[in-house]
Amino acid sequence: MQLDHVFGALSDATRRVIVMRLCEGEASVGELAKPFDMALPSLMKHIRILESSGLVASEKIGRVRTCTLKTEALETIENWLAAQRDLWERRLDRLEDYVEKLKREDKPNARKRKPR
Amino acid sequence: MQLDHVFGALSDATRRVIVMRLCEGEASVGELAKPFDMALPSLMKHIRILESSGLVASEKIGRVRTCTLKTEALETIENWLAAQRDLWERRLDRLEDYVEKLKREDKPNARKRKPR
DNA sequence: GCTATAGTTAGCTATATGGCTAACCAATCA
DNA sequence: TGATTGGTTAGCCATATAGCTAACTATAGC
Repeated sequence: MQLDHVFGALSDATRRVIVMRLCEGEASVGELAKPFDMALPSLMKHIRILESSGLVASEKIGRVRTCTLKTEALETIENWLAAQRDLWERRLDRLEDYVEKLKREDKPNARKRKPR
Repeated sequence: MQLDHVFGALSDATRRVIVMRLCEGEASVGELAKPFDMALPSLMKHIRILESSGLVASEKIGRVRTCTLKTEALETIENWLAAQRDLWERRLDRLEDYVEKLKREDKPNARKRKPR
């Protein structure tokens, strides 16, 4: 699944900064590199990782490679998160957790079946 | 920042399944392990990673370790995503305004590269 | 045509991740 | 008490990341 790669790509601060920059609009590799005290090849690796995760696309024109953000990838994980939130909120709504806790506090050594 | 670790923790399918499971309520290590064809120690590593990322907390009572989801960690990255979305949408708005302006000014040669 | 600019390729290192087995506690249960 | 259950520790291995330098290619500018 590509969720792996999108989350993986975002697990690095450098790459998150790049993504943030690209939110503002496209940029060349050199431009993206400026904020960092890092050798170009290292930065290029990050860009490749961002590309292979689907978060960034790039096109080389002349000697300049221009990168753009692909917001769909971010939306993919927004959706995943929303799904989880849905699950846990639904659970909280049912309040079963609370009830379980009460039971536990009542008879601390009681072994019991799980909710659901 | 711990964003690194939260995104990192979620970049693995096994750990995402664990998180999904915990959205439904707490669970023991053994319970979490069931869906996987994986040695326990391997699974424990995942749990540790989830813990050190702040996504999961656990407590050992008797010989059973019970894990719970810490939704704040998920909210942290929801927030980060929301911030990025804000940036890029604001930019698209500006772009739209600009295009509108061009139209109003009736510039027939206003060929621009497309947004995105 | 020469030079500076913008990336790229190749190859090295160190650390982290993801998986395994084997052996080892420590609570329960019979 | 002794066996079973539920985790844990300790190592081993393979692969992936994150960084570097050095050297190379290819366009743009003068």
